[in-house]
Amino acid sequence: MCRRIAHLDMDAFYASVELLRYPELRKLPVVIGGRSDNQPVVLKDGNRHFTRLRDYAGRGVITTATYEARVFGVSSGMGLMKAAQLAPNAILLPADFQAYRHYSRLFKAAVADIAPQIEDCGIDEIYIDLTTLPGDVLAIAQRIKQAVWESTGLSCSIGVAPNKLLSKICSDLEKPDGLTLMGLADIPARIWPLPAKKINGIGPKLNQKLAALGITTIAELARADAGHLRIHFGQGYSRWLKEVSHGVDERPVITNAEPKSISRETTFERNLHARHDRPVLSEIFTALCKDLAKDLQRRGYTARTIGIKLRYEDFRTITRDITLSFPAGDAAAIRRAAEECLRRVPLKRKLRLLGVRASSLSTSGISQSASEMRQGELSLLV
DNA sequence: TCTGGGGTCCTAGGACCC
DNA sequence: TCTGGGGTCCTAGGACCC
Repeated sequence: MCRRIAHLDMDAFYASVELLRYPELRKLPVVIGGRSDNQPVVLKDGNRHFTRLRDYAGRGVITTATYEARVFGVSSGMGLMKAAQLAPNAILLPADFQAYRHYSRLFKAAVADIAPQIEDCGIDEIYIDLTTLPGDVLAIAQRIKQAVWESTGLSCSIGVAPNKLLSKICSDLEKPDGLTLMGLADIPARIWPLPAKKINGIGPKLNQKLAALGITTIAELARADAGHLRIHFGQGYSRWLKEVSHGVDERPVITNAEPKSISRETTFERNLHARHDRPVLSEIFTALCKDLAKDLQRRGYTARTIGIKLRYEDFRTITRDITLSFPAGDAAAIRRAAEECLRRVPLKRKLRLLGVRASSLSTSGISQSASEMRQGELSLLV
């Protein structure tokens, strides 16, 4: 039986939420990112003064850019200092995750009213299984778009296809405010001409390896010799490449996923030395542990494995973790375990990032109500 | 002027047990 | 003294995604 899977992606989500708050920025290039101290300032005449990209100095990357800003060549993940060269006059706003989570809950609740089989994949996108829903798919997808708009004032793009792989590609084809339906028969015309990196799972590294073999489009991947791929990518990987190039993907829509790990990390404003900057480093370390413990407790989890993450000034990243005989939940226990990990790490070079991670999670029992709630409302929570 | 913060999944080696 | 597989757990790193 052919499934009907929708992928819904909010259009430039963070930036669009900001535009609800600051309508005067509509049609202007706006990027979200950087530290939270560059909030707009309200002037005496009641107008707001916004930070321009060219006025920003420091670390940070773009999390989202409006389509007007993307015209200048800036995109998510790009360093702000580099982006400032491309679009110096773009408006820069700090991220406000509380607001984004609020709108995330709103749009997911609106979708769930129409189609309850939802897989959460982050704050601004979901998969929806429409297979068992009666009625015309196009009409259902239009209703969903309308409901998202009415509940949030935000637009989204939806792709509907026989599986997650294709619906994900599909939702991107007519962005923003797109609605794209596709069947297996459309693969040669609509999927094969696309670059291989459009496939969810083919990132920069794999893409480069493929390019070195002369494979840049999905069509070329579909045509590639299976034995040749196996030599370069191994049995499992090459089989997966062949499958996705033909639009094959059997992954189910997961409606009740539990978290595998919870973490906190921070990049310092300037690089810090383990000995020389010990007091400030120690303070940050404690704060991360406390923050992590609070999150674990709020969500009703304890962790049997605690780990740390260090990034040196040369961007080399290492991790260490330790598995305890009893689950930990409070800040002190987390900090003790994390300190244990820290002892196994070379600290001669300066650091730019420190992180703490909890994994091997189990529901703590103390917050049983929280875990019961999760069963019912998971898809609505971010 | 380089490169955020939150995740998931996979691989691979070693320990340990049967 | 050498010889097995199979399974699970732990640890570290890396690719990838939003």
